[in-house]
Amino acid sequence: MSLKHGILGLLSYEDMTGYDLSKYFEQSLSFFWNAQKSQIYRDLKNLEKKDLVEYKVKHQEEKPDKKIYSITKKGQKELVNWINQYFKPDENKVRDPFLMRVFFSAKGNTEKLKKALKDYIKYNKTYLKSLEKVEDRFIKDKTKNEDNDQFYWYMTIRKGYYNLKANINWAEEVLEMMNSL
Amino acid sequence: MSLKHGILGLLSYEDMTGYDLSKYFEQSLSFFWNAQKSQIYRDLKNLEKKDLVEYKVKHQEEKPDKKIYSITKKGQKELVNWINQYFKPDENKVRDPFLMRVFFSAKGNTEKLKKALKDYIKYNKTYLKSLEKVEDRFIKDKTKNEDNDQFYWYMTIRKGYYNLKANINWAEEVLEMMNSL
DNA sequence: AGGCTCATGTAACCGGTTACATGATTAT
DNA sequence: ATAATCATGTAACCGGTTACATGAGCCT
Repeated sequence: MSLKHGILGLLSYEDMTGYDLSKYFEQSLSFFWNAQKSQIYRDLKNLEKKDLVEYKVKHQEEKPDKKIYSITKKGQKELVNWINQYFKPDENKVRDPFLMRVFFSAKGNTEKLKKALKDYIKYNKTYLKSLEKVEDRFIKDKTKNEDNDQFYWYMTIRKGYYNLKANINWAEEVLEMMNSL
Repeated sequence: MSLKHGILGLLSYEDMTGYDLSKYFEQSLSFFWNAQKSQIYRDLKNLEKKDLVEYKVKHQEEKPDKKIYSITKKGQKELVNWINQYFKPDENKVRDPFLMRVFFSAKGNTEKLKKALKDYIKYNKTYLKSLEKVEDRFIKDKTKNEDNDQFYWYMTIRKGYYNLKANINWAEEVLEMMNSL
């Protein structure tokens, strides 16, 4: 559902190849969406069939040829349409294997859980640090307003921040409660 | 991956039908896992093929017959094994369509976004209230320790609490920033 | 009369994952 | 030498979603 629209969104900024798209997903969208290359290539084909994107082949010496994709007018309409749907409760479904394991933990190994919680905290703190660096750049940029992409990019970073903090605080609380028994 | 283990986990407490399982998923596990009935029935079949569960048919007068499933010894081993894997970073992948829409919001409708954020806050607050009621029951129960299921059930409720708070705080911050422009 | 609960499922589809494949260039 | 980067993909599989189907009894 959404990966296709993510591709349309990125193409609305800039024409690019499937390969470029996959790097953007990794670098900029990874904390709210992650995408496999193979899926991106497949979806690009599907989007092309529906005339939402088109491409031109660019021949390159000494490198493989590129397919440079761009969004069509139909694609732009579809994108705006999708964005404006915003919040749908039924899309708000969670799937958290770690939490499910914790739920059934009375049957598991306590020491392994403690170790996992420590790893989880470390993992989230590392992530948090990298987010804070990105955040700094945004805070210094005073040009942002709500007609500006930067404003919304910043807001998604803030969400990442709140989520990571929640993860860390929770895991620390669990560890404390386990140790105080 | 995990739904199968969720089924094994629930069956480790009590023998039950696919129908019962689907109610447990809705009522108790829904904030970290959600499952369709059709998938539960399909997975029960797969689990049976692998001898991880087995069932007995119970005939009922004036109601459809039941298949009462129970976990096998092999299934119990598999469950414990799975629980002890705990935290795997590569399972920690997020997919959040709402956040993706916010990311591309410069192309969307500001008023629609504000409305969506308010709906989102309301939705999360409603959820929070129902969690707090469940939480109360747990707090009054002093028998919980780390060998006890209740201890871990309570911990997963705490995670829900932290997540919902994060969602609400974030959305309120975004609304404030949008209004102060 | 219409909808909810109990109880089972099948079929088709969609979206995401994993593994495999190619091949040149550039950096360590 | 070997690993990484650029650039394309295919095939098989797995897991989750949606729609459809049946049928009795109970509640409003």
